[in-house]
Amino acid sequence: MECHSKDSWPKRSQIKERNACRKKSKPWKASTSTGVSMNEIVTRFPPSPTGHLHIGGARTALLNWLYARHHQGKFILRIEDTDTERSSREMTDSILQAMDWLGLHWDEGPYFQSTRFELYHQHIDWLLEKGLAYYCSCTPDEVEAMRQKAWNAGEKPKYDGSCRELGLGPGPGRVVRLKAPLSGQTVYQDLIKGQNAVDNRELDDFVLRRADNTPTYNLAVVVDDALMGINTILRGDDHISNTPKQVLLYQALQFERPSFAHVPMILGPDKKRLSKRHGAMSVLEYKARGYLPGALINYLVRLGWSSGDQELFTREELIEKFTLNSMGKSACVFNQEKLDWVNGRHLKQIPPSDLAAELRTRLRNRGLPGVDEAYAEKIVPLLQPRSQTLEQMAEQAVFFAQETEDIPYDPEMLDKFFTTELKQYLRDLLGRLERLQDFSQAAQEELLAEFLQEKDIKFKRIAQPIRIALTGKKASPGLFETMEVLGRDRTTARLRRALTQAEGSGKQTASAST
RNA sequence: GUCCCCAUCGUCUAGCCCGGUCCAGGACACCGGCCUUUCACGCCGGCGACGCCGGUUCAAAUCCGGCUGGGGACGCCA
Repeated sequence: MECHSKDSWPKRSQIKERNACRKKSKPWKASTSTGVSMNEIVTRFPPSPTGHLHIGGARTALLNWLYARHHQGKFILRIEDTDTERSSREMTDSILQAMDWLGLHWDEGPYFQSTRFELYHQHIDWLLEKGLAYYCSCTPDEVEAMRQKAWNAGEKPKYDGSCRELGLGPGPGRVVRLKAPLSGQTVYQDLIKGQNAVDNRELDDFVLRRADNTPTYNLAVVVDDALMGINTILRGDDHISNTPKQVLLYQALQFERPSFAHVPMILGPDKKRLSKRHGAMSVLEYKARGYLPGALINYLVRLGWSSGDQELFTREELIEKFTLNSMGKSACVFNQEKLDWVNGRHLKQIPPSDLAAELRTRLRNRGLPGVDEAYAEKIVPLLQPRSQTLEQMAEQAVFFAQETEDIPYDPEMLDKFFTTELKQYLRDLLGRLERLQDFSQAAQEELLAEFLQEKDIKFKRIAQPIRIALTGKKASPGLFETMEVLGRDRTTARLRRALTQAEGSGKQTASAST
């Protein structure tokens, strides 16, 4: 407790001052922390650094961010690393990196729970002092037996309260449990699901402090959320059954209760909770695969949320339109195809100059370094309509980047398209292209039209052979735009080489067919 | 097993709160067509859903109940 005064415990009334004090001594982000209004919405995203930021977590973060932004509130990032065994610095970095890439910038934090243990202990001690919590000496095995017993009796598995009235003091192997109410109901209002009430008999005296002297999740979240002034807890509905416990803690600690909003979860195609089994679920993996942050956000927000019939949104539109009223209640299935489509649509909207660097990097990763900025910028617009991801774009840009002698020609294709007659045409055309003054699309088209008329053939006949010569593939962007971007040198060199290759491999077939 | 949450096309959803305008609208995917130098893009069209049973009502996707189905939680994980 950085700024805590010596006298131990915290009257609730001191909390405001404590917060004020924190702000002074730790100006995480001084600019936004000032001039805060009383009703300001404060949300948070509390990832546990035990893995990469995955799709599900990203959506939770996104929703919290959007909600805060929409209401001009504050979005706090808190790293829940109380599980020192499974938490790691690498994962923390990875999560921050993913958040940053998605553009989900936080106003405060990141706070680390591992640096706040003393705070949690003060609150636990206070509960102990007030008789709202107690020491328990039951071993994990004994508790397990109690659960088993309850299960067998057709009841909800829970701790039976053996130590509740024993008045035990601290000791090795002892945990601290909350003295939860034995009857009545715990009721709370959910911004999305409406009112929820749970019979207190369903709840048990859950652990607040473990035998190893570390605080548990439920205790730490409540203390942090309350002290950080978080007033809107927006999270996955897998937390619904935790909520009554936390409400109990808010009450016991005399904290003001926040609003809860439980959003439906994202399911895999098998309708099971999203997990590693479902493939690449890490946000950074999507980045690597060529998805755009704006598109991912667009897709993610549409999972459970909608605004009329609109499918595509800019970041600004989302901030403007996002409300919890239009949030659905039921779980939804993650659909890769739709994401691809959304990504494709976003991709087409981006100015080519913004994509050029990305394309160059991805080409370089494929061992094709020979594409400069200007060339890349010309390639991009040809590929934008044909790509759903940046990787697809790079994939299709390969022939632009390859050296002429590296363009692979499939002998079968050469045989099929480079007949003797066609070769004659192509040789003729090659000469004309070499002499063409202005190597622009328009000039090429004009030249071609003349040529076709002269030879009295249809464009269809020579289009595919040319395409194969230039790209090595049977699918590519339009011929003229491709030639213009490739430039005269590459275009003519490739035609020449294809002709030569066809001479070698296609000979027999060509002569045989004549 | 117990508790909680949820329920419109294969998927994401609009409509449901404030019953009639819904023989249910949009999007992805799929199928067909148009455009066309290939592949895409784009455009047009098609396929396709109110889980079931009761109740309330002149009238129910919309309100109520039950059932079924799906999901989640039941940790000294978060």
